[in-house]
Amino acid sequence: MNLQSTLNFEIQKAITALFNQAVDQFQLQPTNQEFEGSHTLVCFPLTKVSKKNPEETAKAIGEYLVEHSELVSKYNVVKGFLNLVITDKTWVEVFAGIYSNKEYGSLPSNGKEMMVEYSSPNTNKPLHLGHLRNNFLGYSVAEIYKANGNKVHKVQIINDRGIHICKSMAAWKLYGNGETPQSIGLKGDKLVGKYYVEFDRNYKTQIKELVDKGMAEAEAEKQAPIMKMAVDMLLKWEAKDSETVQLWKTMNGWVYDGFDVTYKRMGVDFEKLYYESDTYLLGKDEVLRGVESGVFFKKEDGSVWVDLTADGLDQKVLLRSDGTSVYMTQDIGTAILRFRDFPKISGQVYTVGNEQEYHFKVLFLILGKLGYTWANQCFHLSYGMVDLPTGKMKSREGTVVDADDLMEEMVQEAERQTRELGKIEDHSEEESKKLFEMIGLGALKFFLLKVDPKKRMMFDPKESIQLQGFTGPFIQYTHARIRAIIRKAESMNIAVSADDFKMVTSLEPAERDSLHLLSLFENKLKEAAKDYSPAVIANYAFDLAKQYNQFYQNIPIFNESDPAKLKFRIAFSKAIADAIKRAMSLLGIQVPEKM
RNA sequence: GGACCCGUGGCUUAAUGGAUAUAGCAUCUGACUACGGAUCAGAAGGUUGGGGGUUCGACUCCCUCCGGGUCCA
Repeated sequence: MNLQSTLNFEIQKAITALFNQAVDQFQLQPTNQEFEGSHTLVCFPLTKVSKKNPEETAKAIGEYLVEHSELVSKYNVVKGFLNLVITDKTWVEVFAGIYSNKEYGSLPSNGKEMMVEYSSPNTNKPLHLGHLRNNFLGYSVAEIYKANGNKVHKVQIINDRGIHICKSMAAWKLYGNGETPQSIGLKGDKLVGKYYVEFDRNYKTQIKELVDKGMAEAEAEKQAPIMKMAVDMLLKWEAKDSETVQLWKTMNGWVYDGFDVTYKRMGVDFEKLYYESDTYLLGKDEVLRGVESGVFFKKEDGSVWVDLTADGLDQKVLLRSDGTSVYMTQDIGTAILRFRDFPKISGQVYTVGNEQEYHFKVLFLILGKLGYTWANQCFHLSYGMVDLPTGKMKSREGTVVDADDLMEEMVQEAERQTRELGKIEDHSEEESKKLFEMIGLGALKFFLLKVDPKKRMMFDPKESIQLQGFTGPFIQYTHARIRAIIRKAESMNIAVSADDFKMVTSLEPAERDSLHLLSLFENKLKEAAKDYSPAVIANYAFDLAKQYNQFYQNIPIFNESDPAKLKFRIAFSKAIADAIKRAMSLLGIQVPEKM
């Protein structure tokens, strides 16, 4: 039985019976700690229907529910708030449903499909802290949508062409001496990134030399030999010059090998990869079609524009006067391509930093103008920058935090901490390694996901890995402790079946609170999907852990003499542990049996 | 010039227009015959950046100003 929907239904019935009028929307919210009850009906908005003041309205509904509903045992009214007390019998039934539902924490298929794009790096440098937030967010939102019953396609578009990679190529050609990832034992993405930096260094030197000789700075930036070489390479690449294309393929290949290692450790995956080199020419036809149909217009110089002033934005160029496209053009083409590749998707989510908010606003408006009805089902999952306690992270200032390095540091810190705790002596070396990985990555992911995505945030490595507080490791630790209790029950040969605890007729307050929390999983799933926010799930996982600690501390499980209650409490512990595990998996975080 | 995002106790953070604004860290006071106490119980800490407005009710919506960040031209 689903408590929320049943209760909604009963309230619906009560209102209809009392006031001869159906109300389709009303607010049911969790009751404040200080009052008795678990569910609270906000009665202020109902006064229009009831023709009574809020308190009388609440009283009437409460009276009716206690009399007519099996669910409600008591009620109290504070101002216009009707607090409902659910019977213990109902709670036990609710729990029986949760306990027997192996899929608890995921909703049945709704037949919908959607696409989530995330990661989408450039291939000229390694992934950094910002990418971590991006990847974890995208992955988690995809998992949350899956749990809501959607079929989800995870994709990314790799920006594998353009001047940036040509810079790395030029520098490698000049100074690389044939280095390969194998020859110097460096991860491929790191090697290519190294030459990107090398380019920049030499470029700056060359500019300075030219300026010293009396050239204007802007001119020097164009005339620096290494820049000319990179630009030349880009032109050659576009002309499909075989030597250039070969070098491009080789160096990108190194990067992909490196990225694969990073993605694997992050624990993220993709169903399909799109490459900008395949898509950068798309969209032109669409734009020209738009000119014909009159949604775009041509200026005298031949360039094509869209006028968005009616939408509160500016005019935006889509094709330059020489006929070449801009980013927007290829994004139009790529979006359409994806809906052709996956005809059943109803929309797509773009996980991209908030500096691109304007871009996506424009993109979605244009797609709508071109007549694509799915345009309003596209969502820019925008997120803010990640700062470190030491200061801003910007590559230009040289304080960029490498994703691989950070993950490694977190895992090492997890190892140090866990060994100190000294509860894993019986683990094999391999098990221990897995555990450190789980904790280190769990700390990182949880910290990056617990904050509202659109907020700029500060990542504090020290705080993130604390075993106490609002952290991943705290939840992992709680989970491990619950599992220890379940192991103990097993060793005592206490077997639990769903029928046993149906004989339980009364509950402790801490049990009711925990059951209430447990019953909210579906609501949280829907809320998280609606807001595209893993933070909802992170908060929920934390609440579950905290709630269990309270329960555990106040109710001695194995001292219970009533066998039905004992079994109920063990089953209940297991259900909480499973819910924690499930919630954490939606964040891409694993939880250990022991730690 | 135009647009968007953020501003909540010392720090980090929550709140579909609803009750005395949620938690965590740090600080202080209690509880260890503990089933994994890195836990639990409690205290202290706030004009939700300022000022107006809408509403029975505003952290939330509208206007304006201030501060931080970003984008477009």
